[in-house]
Amino acid sequence: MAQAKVKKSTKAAIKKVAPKKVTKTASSSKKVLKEKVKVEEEILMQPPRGMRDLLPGEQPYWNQIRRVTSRLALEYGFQRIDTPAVEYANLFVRSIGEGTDIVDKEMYIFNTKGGDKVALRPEMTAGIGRAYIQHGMNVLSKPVKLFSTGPVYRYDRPQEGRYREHFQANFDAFGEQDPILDAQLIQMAHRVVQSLGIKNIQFQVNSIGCPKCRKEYQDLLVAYFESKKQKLCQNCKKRLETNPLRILDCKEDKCIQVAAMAPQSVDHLCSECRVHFKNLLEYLDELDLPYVINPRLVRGLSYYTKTVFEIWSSDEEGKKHSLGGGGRYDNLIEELGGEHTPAIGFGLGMDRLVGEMKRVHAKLYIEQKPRVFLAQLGDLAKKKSLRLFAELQKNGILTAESFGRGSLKSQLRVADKMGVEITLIVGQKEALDETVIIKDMVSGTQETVTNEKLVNAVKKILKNNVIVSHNGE
RNA sequence: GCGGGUAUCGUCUAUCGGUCAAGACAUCGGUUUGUGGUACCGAGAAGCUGGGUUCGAUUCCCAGUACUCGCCCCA
Repeated sequence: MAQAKVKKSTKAAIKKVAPKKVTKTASSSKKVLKEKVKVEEEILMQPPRGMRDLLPGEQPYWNQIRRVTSRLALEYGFQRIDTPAVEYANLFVRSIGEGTDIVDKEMYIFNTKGGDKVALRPEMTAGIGRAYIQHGMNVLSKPVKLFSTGPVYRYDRPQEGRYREHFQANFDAFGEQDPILDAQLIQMAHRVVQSLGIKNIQFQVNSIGCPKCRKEYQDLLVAYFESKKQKLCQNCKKRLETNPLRILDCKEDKCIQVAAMAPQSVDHLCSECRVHFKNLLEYLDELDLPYVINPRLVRGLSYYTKTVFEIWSSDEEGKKHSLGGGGRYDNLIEELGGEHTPAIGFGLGMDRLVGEMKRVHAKLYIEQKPRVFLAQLGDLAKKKSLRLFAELQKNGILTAESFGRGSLKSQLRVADKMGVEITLIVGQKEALDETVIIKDMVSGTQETVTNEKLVNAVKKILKNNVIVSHNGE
C-alpha cells in the first residue's frame, strides 16, 4: 500500500521535474528503468501502421480457409507454389502498369543496399508469372495450374477490412484460352467462398476485350468523354489522359451520369472476344452461378484481357463486401518475356473472408483439444514427468500439463479449466513405485495403474468416453 | 491522399479541474498436511504521445499517433 504510494509520487515527480534525468537513489532506480523502457515502448509496443497480429483466437478461421483452399486446389488440379514477397519493382510496374493506383501510389518500393530497386508484392500474379517463365513451366502439360497463399502489401490508408499487409489466396491457370476455363475458375471461386459458409454471393463479370478491340473502344470512349469533359470530376479529367477506362468506375454522381451514356465495351468487342464472352456466359448459365454482367467493371490492373470478374457478398442491410476478383491475362507472360501464353487467375482476400465468416457465424472445424492432463508433485515426480509426457504424446494421447506449478491444487485447477476428461497424477510415492494415478475428472474417482499399463488404460477410458457422448447425442 | 468520430488496467466499463482514478471479467496467489469446479480473501495491472490554458489537467484546448466510419481505391 505504502509502496504503491511512493511509486506513484515518484513517477509524478520524475515526469514533472526531470523526465529523463537519472537519479541514483535506490528507491527511484526501478522507476527510472521503467521510464527508459517507456521510450522504447513507443517503437516496440505496436507494429507499423496498417500491420496487425493474427492472434491465436482467430487462427481457427484462417485454418479453415487453408483447409478449404488446399482441398479445392487439389480437386481442380492446382499445385502449390510460393514466390518471394520481394521482387524487382519493375516486374510490377511492367505487369500491373503505370497509371494504375497500385503502381503509382500504393507500392512499397525501396532500394536495397546492393542498389537494386525492389518492391513488396502488391499482388501475386506477377511473381507467379515470373516464376512460370523462369522455371520453364511452359513445357508442362497445359493448363499449368498454380495456387499460392501469402501476404501482399499496399501502402494504402487502413480501415476495416483493409490493411497494408493482407493475405491472399491466389489461383492461376496458364496456357489455355478456352472460356470454359474462365467459367471453371469462377465456379471454383464460388465453391471456395461457399464452402466457408459465406452466403449471398454475387459475381460481376465483364469483358474488356483484347488490346486490339480495346484500343478501338478506348478511342471511342475518350472521344465521348472529351465531349463531356466539363461534367467530369477533377480526378476523371486526369484519368482521361492516364487511364480512361477507370472513369467508368468513378463513384462521383456527375461521372456516373456521364458514364451511364458512354459506349460499353461489350458492344465493341472484336468477333473473337465477343464469342469468348458469349461462350463464358453460356457456361455460367449452365452452372447456375449467381452473376450479373457489369459493363462498367474495369479492375485496377492493366494486364487484364477479355474476362474480368469480382466476387461480392452482401449483408442483411444490402451492403456489399468485395471478397476477391480476377480475370484473364492472355498477354502478360509474353510481355514479361515468355512465349505467348493465355492465362487466367483470381485472388481472394483472406482477411475479407475471415471478416465475412465472422459476420455469418460460419461453422468452424473444431480443433483437437487435449483430453488428458499430467500433474506432478515433488522433485522426483517432476523429473520423471517430462519423459512420461513425451511417452503419452508418442502414443497419440494429446496431453496438457503445467509443470511450472508446484501445488497439486493449482495444477488441478488448470486441468479443470481446460476441461480435460482425466488427470494423471504422479507424486513422490507413485514415482518410486513406477505407478500413476488416473483421476476421472467428471466422477472424481481415481485408480492407480503401473507405468506399463498406463497408455492402454488411458486409451480405453478415452474410447469409452467417446462412445458415451455419442450415445448421449 | 481527403473528411467525420473515438482514445482510462490484458478486456469491458465507471468517475473526477484538486488526498489513494472505481468496478466487473481475465491473470496470479492464498483459505495449514498430496486433489479441481462453487465460495471467501488478497495481489499485480490504466489515463496514447507532445504542447497549451490553469495555482493544479486524466478531465478543457491544439497538434501528432492509433483505431474507426465515409470518400478514393481495392482484396
